[in-house]
Amino acid sequence: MHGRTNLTAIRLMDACEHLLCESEVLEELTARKIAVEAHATPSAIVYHFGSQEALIAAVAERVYRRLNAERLSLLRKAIDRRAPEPADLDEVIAALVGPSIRWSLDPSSSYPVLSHFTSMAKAHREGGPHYRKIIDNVEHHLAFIPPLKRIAPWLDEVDIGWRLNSALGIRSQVTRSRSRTEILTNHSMNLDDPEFVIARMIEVIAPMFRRPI
Amino acid sequence: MHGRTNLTAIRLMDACEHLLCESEVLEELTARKIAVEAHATPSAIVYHFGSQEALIAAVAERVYRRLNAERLSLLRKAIDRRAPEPADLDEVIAALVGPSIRWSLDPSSSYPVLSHFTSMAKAHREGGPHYRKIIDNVEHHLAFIPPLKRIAPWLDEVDIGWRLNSALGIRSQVTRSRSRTEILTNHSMNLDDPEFVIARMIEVIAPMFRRPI
DNA sequence: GATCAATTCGAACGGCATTCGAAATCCGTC
DNA sequence: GACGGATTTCGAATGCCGTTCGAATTGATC
Repeated sequence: MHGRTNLTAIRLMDACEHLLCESEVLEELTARKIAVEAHATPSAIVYHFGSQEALIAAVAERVYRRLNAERLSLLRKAIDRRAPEPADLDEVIAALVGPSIRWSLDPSSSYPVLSHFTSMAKAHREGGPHYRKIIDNVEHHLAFIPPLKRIAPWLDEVDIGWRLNSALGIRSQVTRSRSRTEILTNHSMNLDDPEFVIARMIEVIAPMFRRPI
Repeated sequence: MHGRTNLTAIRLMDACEHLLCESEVLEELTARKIAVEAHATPSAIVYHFGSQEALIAAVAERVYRRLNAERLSLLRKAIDRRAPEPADLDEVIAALVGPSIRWSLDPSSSYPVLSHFTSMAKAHREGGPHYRKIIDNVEHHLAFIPPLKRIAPWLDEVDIGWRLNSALGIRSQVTRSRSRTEILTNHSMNLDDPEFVIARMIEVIAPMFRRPI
């Protein structure tokens, strides 16, 4: 009953993820197209998920989990490499922003799902628990606070969180407002090279965590 | 003929701006509601603007102009106050991010228009010149580059633009992802006080422009 | 093979932005 | 003051959307 493990439900999620990646614009995605690609009917969407919106949220959550796992894996590596010393700041920042940057530049990734989802969350019913639950899922971000506190012990946890939040803002700007970034940097940066972009982001984020003079 | 100076066109824009501010969620805004509030019909929208989304774009552009004027006015003040010496870095940053922060926290402002518009631009036809033209309108941002270059002459213009872009990302994060910001800062920051928030933003943005050691 | 729940389907339904041809209004000219 | 062409308004379609709902189908259990 209303299962998410049903074969049809999985086919619907796969079709939705695929179409979400293909479609440049969110309004191209319709329940009927999803149904066709999944060899089902629009009714199946509402039967298995409750609404089209909820289906998209479920797909976004699935993709989100993959991204977060990659982030946390990199964070763990950064910590272990230097343990018991504090981790390297640059490496921690790369773990935080790297996966998003790489995904957003990899055409074969499912990054568009997240991109579309975040913009959708602002346009649709805010009360729905679908959105806030996923968007505000910051547990994986909170995991970055203790290692950063070890690196910059003169900052309290609120300061760390504030800087973490700022770093995420910079990342969003680069992934979401690419054309604006291009113009401001006079088209002189190769924004297609993820490692270069990550290095440039570290260049602006790391100073936030340095000891004030 | 399709005039934007027509009385009905102005009433439509005013109604649209008002409804855009009132409505929590973008999908609450319908052409029929706009028409009723403007004492017109939905057809009037397409007659005067071409489409509902073009109307919203026109409204957003109008609001955007007001915000940009405020930004540039503050920048001018910051420059004049120290001329012929370079402007104060903190003051320039406050000119860049201050107006957005104050507007976003002022319930009587039209900030929701911009908030809704930016999320709408991602969901609708990307080819339409409406959106990119407004979103990528960075002329007012480019005006910040020369003064910042005087403050940090060891950075080239691309570096300045990159940091400018990063600062804008931080600002967007604070204005758009408030709940996430709250969680990461452990609910210990008074995010309702614009001057406090601006000071905190300067705290993380200014170090980007400091001379590396 | 019967029973009952779980699932699928297809035909509605209401709402949406938009189209379009016909009215109505405006306005310079006679 | 009346005319006539352009401008503006209107209201009834049109087509698409997500969703609803009852009936048909399927599948497991006895």
